[in-house]
Amino acid sequence: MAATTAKHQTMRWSDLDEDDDYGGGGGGGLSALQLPPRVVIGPDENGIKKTVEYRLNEEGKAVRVTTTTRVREVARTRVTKRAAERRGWAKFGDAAHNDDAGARLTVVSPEEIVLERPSAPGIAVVSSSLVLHPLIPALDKGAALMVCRICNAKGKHWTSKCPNKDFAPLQLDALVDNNIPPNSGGDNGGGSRPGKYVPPKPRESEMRRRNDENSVRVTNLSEDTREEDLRELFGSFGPLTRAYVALDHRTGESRGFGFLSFVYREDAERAIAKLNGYGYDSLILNVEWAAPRPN
DNA sequence: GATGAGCGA
Repeated sequence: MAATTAKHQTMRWSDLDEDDDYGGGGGGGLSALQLPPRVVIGPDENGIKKTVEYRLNEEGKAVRVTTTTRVREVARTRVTKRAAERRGWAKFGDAAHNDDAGARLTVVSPEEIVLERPSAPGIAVVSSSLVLHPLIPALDKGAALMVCRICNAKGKHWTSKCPNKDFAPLQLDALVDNNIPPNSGGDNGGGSRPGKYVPPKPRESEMRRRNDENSVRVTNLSEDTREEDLRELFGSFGPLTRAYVALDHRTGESRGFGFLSFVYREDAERAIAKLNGYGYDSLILNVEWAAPRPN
């Protein structure tokens, strides 16, 4: 706690900084301007700071007010007990090797965050999803209601018909890194114009988007095989956009089969070749190309 | 033995 003594006059903390309001409009003969200025001494090596100032009391008389404050004490009591406790811990990581770093270990994040202003014209927004999609031409009025939630194309197609729907965000990044073009066939007219709104990263629901082209069906799964298990098993062949185990709606139990969608068809082929007939959980897996789901 | 769920007109 700050050790503060104020002589001649009781005062509040808030008074300390109000050096321009002496007298408070009281009707004395003296004015604040005639009072000696406030003098601050210290803080010294012990953190003691003295302030000497002159004020007018209620009767308009000048009084000297001396305030003594232990500055360090104040700073120390600003932290909680637990925080103070943590200061006693042994340093680790970078802080253990660099005394100086201990005080400021905050680092700049390498993550690139694009802030876009939708209304600003001509702003080139660079993001992984945008790079993959060519710009779309100006669109017809009235078509704007149809907005693809994957590539943000307006008036082109619905999300379910998006030519890029099979590329989950993680795979998108992989494609950028590997310089592999996206679904190159046909109408891939999705995309966004620079300066337009760029949708946020797709969520979990979009991560699981199915991809009939590269999907395999796996049957003869044991009851307790979960999607994570399939991911682990099939993921070794290449990136997946979806792992799904069919569940009974009523019991929630596995129906013994599931589906996996690969980013690359070749990976799906290899998975079929390797895992069809593969013993898993004491059962023999059956892995084939999945038929497109009927409407 | 067996072919999936879900965000909009």
